[in-house]
Parts: sequence; structure tokens; C-alpha cells
Amino acid sequence: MARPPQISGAEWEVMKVLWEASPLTGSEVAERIGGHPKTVKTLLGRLVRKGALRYTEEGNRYLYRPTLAREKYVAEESKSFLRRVFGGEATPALVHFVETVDLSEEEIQELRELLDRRAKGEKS
Amino acid sequence: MARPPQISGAEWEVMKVLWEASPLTGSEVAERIGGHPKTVKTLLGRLVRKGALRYTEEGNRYLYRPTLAREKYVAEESKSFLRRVFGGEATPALVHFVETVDLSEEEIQELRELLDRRAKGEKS
DNA sequence: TGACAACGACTACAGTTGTAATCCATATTG
DNA sequence: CAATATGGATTACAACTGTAGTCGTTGTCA
Repeated sequence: MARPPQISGAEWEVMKVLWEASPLTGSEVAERIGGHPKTVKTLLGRLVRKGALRYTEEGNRYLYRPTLAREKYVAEESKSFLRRVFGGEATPALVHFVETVDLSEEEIQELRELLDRRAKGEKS
Repeated sequence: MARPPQISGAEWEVMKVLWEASPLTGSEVAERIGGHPKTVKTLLGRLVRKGALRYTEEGNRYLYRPTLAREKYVAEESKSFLRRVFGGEATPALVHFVETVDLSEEEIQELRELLDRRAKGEKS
């Protein structure tokens, strides 16, 4: 199973709008991210080349849509981030986030419940 | 307060060994990451140019050391990761990690305690 | 003291990225 | 229909990256 292709920062912006709504034309995407249409077109082309997007022709223009769900990319990026910055260890990263970020009471509660569920059993 | 300079993947490897032990000569760094000395020298030079490393001369060679603590970079990279992948929201990222990564009983316990402490007050 | 090894400085070079512009064909508008 | 706007294809181009090689100097070993 081939890994999702590598997506750059600007490309990620493009993917985001297409994960929110697709298919879209190039101009629609450009409009939503508020970027220069030419630039966005370039990015769309690169993403197609990388296999992150497909398109279908609608009259004279293309309709783009993602080939993979956002979650796949999130997982990939997260792993790469963990590897790079935390030597692949999730716990130090979790500790870092919990310690440095503002969390509301509700969020803390949510996370605590999640950990509880995690603690009982759905282990591998 | 100027942000820590942007560090690429290969450069990060170099920084890691210097955060573990410094100062080191170029060859020592190369040895520890097991990379080609020439390549490592290039990276060291770039990091100096970027301001991520300083060096002092020791005889005919340089001794390199980081200009900033690892934590600064970790914070920077983490923020940029959150922004890119999770729209700047920490909680979804935390949820993602807790759900997708294997955590030992002890790690879960550690995180739970951390959340508890977080819940009582020490905002910052 | 002469050959060689190691150093830093500089150079190389292709691939990626961000940001567009140019070119040509077609669609739209007056 | 003519002028223009728009679309995709192609081209541009500098900065950044990964990965080294070349050059000139100097310390070291035989």
C-alpha cells in the first residue's frame, strides 16, 4: 500500500478546501483560499502529478477532487512529525501539547475520557 | 523576539546530536549520525548561516554548539505542525495521537495525571 | 622533509517549493 | 464577428534541500 504522497505547505491549503468541498474547479479553489489563480492552478497540477488529486473534465474546465481522505494524510503527517521532532515517541509529544497549549475544562474532560476508554482493553 | 530559524529534515538530525552533546567537531557529528562527512559539513555551515549553531575555533577545526535549546525548536515545529495539519487546534491533534498510537498503561497514567494537574488551575 | 590526510571554503547539481507569467485555444460579450 | 476573458499547458525563477565533490592550506607521520 503506497504511502500518501508528500504534500507541501501551500499544497496542503489547496487540499484543505477540497477536503471540505469537492469537486471544485481551479478558480473555485483559488477563490476559497484567496490565492492567485495562477498559483493555485500550478499547485493543483502538482497535486495531480503527485497523485493526491484526480480531475474530471466538465466542459472546458477541470473538476478536482482528492484521491484519499484527509485522515490518511493527517496520519502520515503526524507520523512524520513525531519521527522528526520527538524521535517517533508519541508520549513526549502529547506531554508537550498538554503542557504548552491552553485547554478548556471540557477538552480536558474529553481527553480524560478518551484515555479511560483507551486504558480498558482496546489494546493490541 | 525573532523566531527560531527554519530547520530542514536533514538539518534536524544534525541539531539532535548537538542537543545531546556539544560542542562537537564536524567529524564527530558526522560519525554520530553516520552520514557522509562532506554532507554533514554542508549542513553545519547552513545551520551556522541560519543562526541555529555557533562555533568556536579549536586549533584548526570548529567546535559547534546550538544557539537555542531544543525546546524552542520543538515548540516552533509543534506550532507549525498544528497549524498546518489541524488548523491550529491542539485538541484534535491530541485526540488523533491518543487514538492512533499505542500507549502503555504507564503512559496513559502519566497523561491522566498531567491532565489532572492541568485541570486544577496552573493555567500559564 | 615530503607525502598524505583532514579541515574549512567554495562549488555543483538536481529536485522541491512558492509564486507567477506567457502561450494558445476556446467561451463570452458587445 | 471582434475583442476580451478564461482555462489549461508550459515556462520561469529564485530559495531551499539533500548530497557531495573540488581547492587550497596545514598538521602529521614516516
